[in-house]
Amino acid sequence: MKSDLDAIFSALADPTRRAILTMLLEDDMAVTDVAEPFEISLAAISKHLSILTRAGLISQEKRGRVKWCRLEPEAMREASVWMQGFGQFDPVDLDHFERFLERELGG
Amino acid sequence: MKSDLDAIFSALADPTRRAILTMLLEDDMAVTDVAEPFEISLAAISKHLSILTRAGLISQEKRGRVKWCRLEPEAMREASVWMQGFGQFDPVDLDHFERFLERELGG
DNA sequence: CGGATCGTCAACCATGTGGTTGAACATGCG
DNA sequence: CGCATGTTCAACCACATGGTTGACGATCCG
Repeated sequence: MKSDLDAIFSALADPTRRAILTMLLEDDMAVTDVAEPFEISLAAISKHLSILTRAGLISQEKRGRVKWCRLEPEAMREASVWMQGFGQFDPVDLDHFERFLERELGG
Repeated sequence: MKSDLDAIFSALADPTRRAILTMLLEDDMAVTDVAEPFEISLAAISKHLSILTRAGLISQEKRGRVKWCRLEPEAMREASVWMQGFGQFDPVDLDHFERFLERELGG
């Protein structure tokens, strides 16, 4: 009995994958463009993307020879609700969020 | 540059550990009592608890020969805020939460 | 067609994780 | 003291993960 939460939380546990999701907040991207800022191989990025896809956090669609990646934020809902059950955290404190983004990306 | 989010999300990625956190919502518990409902060894539970402690999700305090475990829900705040930045999810929908709990525990 | 670009696959390696068992340590109790 | 209880440690095992490289399939373009 394996919960979706397993896949979602373990997908989110990797900083490269979180950074990819953050990039996809801006816009859909091709696999090659997703890989560009990272120093690891394209194959490694491809694996990360398939883990994110299995978790439902992104979707991928091939158009021509380019495969486009799109963020699927709804997939985070279940996990987000689970976490909120523990803390009654401030909903959507975007100031906080931006600071965390900076720490993640600029670190 | 390893974020706290790494530790928190990967701690949450294991169903045994999520179940432990859920149990601790009720009340603080001794290690032996935490272990009781699971079919794995006490040593395995002890490892899970130290992972949760490293992530800051629980604290442990030894009183006598008994080590008490307490939920530290504030540790989830950073991760929760991070996730909410992606979705603007309903804050604290407790009905949802209880259904997810049932699915997790009763599964 | 032929070459360049986009992306995945397969094999491999190092490391981490979740589990086990058995020994050890620490503390409370008769 | 001596034994039972509570918890961790150490060694080990099987398997997953994140990375590599090289070959490959697919698509566009000249």
